[in-house]
Amino acid sequence: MRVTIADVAREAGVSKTTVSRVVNLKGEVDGSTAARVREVIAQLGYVPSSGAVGLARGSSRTVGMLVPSLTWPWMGELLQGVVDTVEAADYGLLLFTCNRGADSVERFTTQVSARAFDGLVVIEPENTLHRLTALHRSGLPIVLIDDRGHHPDFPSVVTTNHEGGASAARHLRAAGRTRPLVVTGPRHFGCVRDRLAGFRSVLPEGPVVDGDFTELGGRLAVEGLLAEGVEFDSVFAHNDVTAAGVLRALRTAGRRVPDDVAVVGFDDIPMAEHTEPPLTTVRQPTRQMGEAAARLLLGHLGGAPAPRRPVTLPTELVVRRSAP
Amino acid sequence: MRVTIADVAREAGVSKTTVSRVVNLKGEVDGSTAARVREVIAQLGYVPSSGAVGLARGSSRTVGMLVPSLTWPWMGELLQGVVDTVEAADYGLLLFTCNRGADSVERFTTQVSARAFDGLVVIEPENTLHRLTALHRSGLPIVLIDDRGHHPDFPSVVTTNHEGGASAARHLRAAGRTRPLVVTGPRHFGCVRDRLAGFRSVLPEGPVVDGDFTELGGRLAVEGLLAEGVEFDSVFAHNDVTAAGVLRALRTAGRRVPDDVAVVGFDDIPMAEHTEPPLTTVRQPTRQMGEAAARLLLGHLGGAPAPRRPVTLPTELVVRRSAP
DNA sequence: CTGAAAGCGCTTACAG
DNA sequence: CTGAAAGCGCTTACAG
Repeated sequence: MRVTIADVAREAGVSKTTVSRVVNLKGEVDGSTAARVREVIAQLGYVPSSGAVGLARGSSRTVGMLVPSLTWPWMGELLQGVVDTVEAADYGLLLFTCNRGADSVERFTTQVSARAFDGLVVIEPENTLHRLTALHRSGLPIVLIDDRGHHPDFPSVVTTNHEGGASAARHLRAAGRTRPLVVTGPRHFGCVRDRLAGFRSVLPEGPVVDGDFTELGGRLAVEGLLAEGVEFDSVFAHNDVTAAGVLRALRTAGRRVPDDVAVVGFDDIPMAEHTEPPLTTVRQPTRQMGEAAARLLLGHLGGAPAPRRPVTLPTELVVRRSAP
Repeated sequence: MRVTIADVAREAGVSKTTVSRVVNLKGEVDGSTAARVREVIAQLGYVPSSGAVGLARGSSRTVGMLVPSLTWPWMGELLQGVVDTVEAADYGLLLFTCNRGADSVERFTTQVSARAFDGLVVIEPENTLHRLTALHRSGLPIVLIDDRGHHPDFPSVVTTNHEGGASAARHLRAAGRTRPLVVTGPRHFGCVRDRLAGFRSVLPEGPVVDGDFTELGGRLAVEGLLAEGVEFDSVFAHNDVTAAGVLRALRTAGRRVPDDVAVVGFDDIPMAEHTEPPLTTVRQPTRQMGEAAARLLLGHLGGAPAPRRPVTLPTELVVRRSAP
């Protein structure tokens, strides 16, 4: 049978109130009384029921995390950052995904109303910002990890997409490249517009092809341009997966990397080290973004005021052989 | 303010008992009464507090998941399998990691005693089997996803490591390779011993080098053997990350893959498609293993008897260019 | 078919 | 310094 606070109280010859005070270090308790209670607690192996504590206190000491997918290449690092921070603060982490669209968001909203968690870290699933805003207005603390370049009403963590694009361009320009091809991600993502604008601010010339963040997209972009006879001496792909497709298409076409064409990606996912040649890329501080988001949320739950501007973490150019 | 069952009862002019019956579809309730209650529920937006329900019922409708790390390459797929299954059953998923050793396991054990979840899916962190066994004995339903070849007292999900190794060997033999190099993982993992034994049952000859599941390990193994002048016409690496190191070392040494040396990995992580050449590998059904583990646990929570033998999901050889 | 009451395991004014 | 009692929001015998 489960050991309850009543068992401890009886065994120690005190009231439940006193046991509670000892457990929570709240209020004055006589030294010897406290010692006796602690002894009984250890002896019985008493651990307060999180459910009962939550009900009595009106909070669950748990934060929720909502992600569109767990299989995206940078998700593991991000999640690890969140989990580490949350666990260090003795909170639990309730994980939700919404890869089945409206249905799962519905289900999720129910969990919110059920008060299953005190606050939420979210990577925005497409077209959910208005729902999240509604939840936030109704009192749920939310922090957004923004990979799309949105600017919601609630706190968010972003990276320097514009500067990241610019740094890629500066690196290519310094290497003497003048005719870059840009393979973008979906244009309706704010981050894509920022990366492109940053790149263009340094290297305004050269073709642009719309990609879709997939390997195939990168491959088709390069194949198409080569077929048309369009020349370029470098490629800036808006994510690493696309860059992998670019590398493959170039190899198939007999173009040497980096001699004929230098290639730069974005993200620095684990794969980037293992392409041939290894990929020069703009690193997103994914893990740190997760940590920052969790810290922001925990701080807010602890009463700290929410920052009015997005928390911005810098990208970093990682130079490997595809663009030395 | 939060809407409670009392609010609904008052508004509908019935008792809390009746509201509870309507919500949980339990016991007889007059049709028109039920309809009225449902109307009020919808109108007030009532959602039962998960904490209170859990306390009253003695269960949390939440399962825990304990993983050693979230950044391992196949963890995303596995987690997605677990989450999808758990969410579909209307359970919550509480995520724990234990990358800080004993401390985090301690913290985790506390959560168990706090009854924060009803059952546990676990990927075994090193040296924790005895603790898990103790938790299981004390009444916590546990399902192990076993990547190590253990055989615990509680239900587990495994893949066919022996047959996977054998299939790699058959594939190489059919391609006329006779002098394979095997680069293993850590020898104390049961899965490593199984993969090796399976491979050896088909191709008993050739050198074996101990690896450690890292890229560097694979690279060093090949470099060492080439330096010693040991000849081999193929490599079976015990995971894909090691195989990536093998490919790199071979390329550096000027050996062509697959012409001079064919390479087969294990796992089929996302990277395997993107190495040069793309990697032939023994696919672990990671996502399905997650799904199976979650189903097993949910079934057990629902009263189904636990299977006495590990649930075994088959590996599958995925042929790409590194070993056609 | 329906409800009053006890109970789940805690916390927290309030009173002493 | 300590405790009795109410309350958190539910569920579930039990009685009618």
